[in-house]
Amino acid sequence: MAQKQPDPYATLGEFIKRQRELSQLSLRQLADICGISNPYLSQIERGLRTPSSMILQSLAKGLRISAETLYTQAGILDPQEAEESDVIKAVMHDPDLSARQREMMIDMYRSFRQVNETSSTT
Amino acid sequence: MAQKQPDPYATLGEFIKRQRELSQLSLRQLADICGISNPYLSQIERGLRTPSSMILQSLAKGLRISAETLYTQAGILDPQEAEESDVIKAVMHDPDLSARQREMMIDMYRSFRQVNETSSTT
DNA sequence: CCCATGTGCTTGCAAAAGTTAGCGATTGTA
DNA sequence: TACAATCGCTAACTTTTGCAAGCACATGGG
Repeated sequence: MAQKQPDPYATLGEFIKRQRELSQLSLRQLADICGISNPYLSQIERGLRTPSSMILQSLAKGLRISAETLYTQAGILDPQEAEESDVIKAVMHDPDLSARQREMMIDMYRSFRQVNETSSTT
Repeated sequence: MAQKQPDPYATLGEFIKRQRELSQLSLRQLADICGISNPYLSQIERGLRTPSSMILQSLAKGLRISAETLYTQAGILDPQEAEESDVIKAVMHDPDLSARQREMMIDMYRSFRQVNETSSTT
């Protein structure tokens, strides 16, 4: 599997800048589109500021990028989560379960999986 | 007042509070787990403050909730996105395409779909 | 009774986010 | 040459985030 390859754009700022340049937008242009000030965008790209959720959201829109991708790049969303099983994801996404209930269901699911694996390989 | 209320927890704060109570955690307990101050958590739950990405992230961890879910509840992540086709999602998630390229691919994909639909229904 | 402990909330305050005004450098054009 | 426009960046400012200290109320022992 992929063992942490050195991303060409290591930081969120570099990633945004790269995306902006791919879109052939100037700093001011993108800032205008996103409704933020150009110096602030400049600071974000250079890693001097950590944009809030709302700002990240509008940046994602302006760059036509999935907000999820941007969050993952920002290290805010866990990239591994995307590789979890569907069951676990579904459980994790269910807002009507308590943390404890989710934990139990996932524990059970995992132990089932383990049992199946060990018994099927014999 | 609230005109449209799709679910019992309309706001992010209410949602977090509800989750906390489902987990049988006091305000201080959850605050400690998440590494934030209890007054601040109180203010978040009452909708007086908009937590940053990092705070939201630690709240998700503390509540054993997918960060994505929290972001969606906060109205920061677009819930429709989850219902997009896999192709569109894949395109949207590709960090090596420019905004323009993504747009073109999606446009093309959509027009293909439309053509297929109208031709297959005859 | 008093004291301790747990609950959530209010109050300033330091630090960070985000803005407006303006700088120097570059480019094109008259 | 000069002027205008655009580029990204700096500086100073306002607004918001997030925290430490402490308040008021409730419960439960001694």
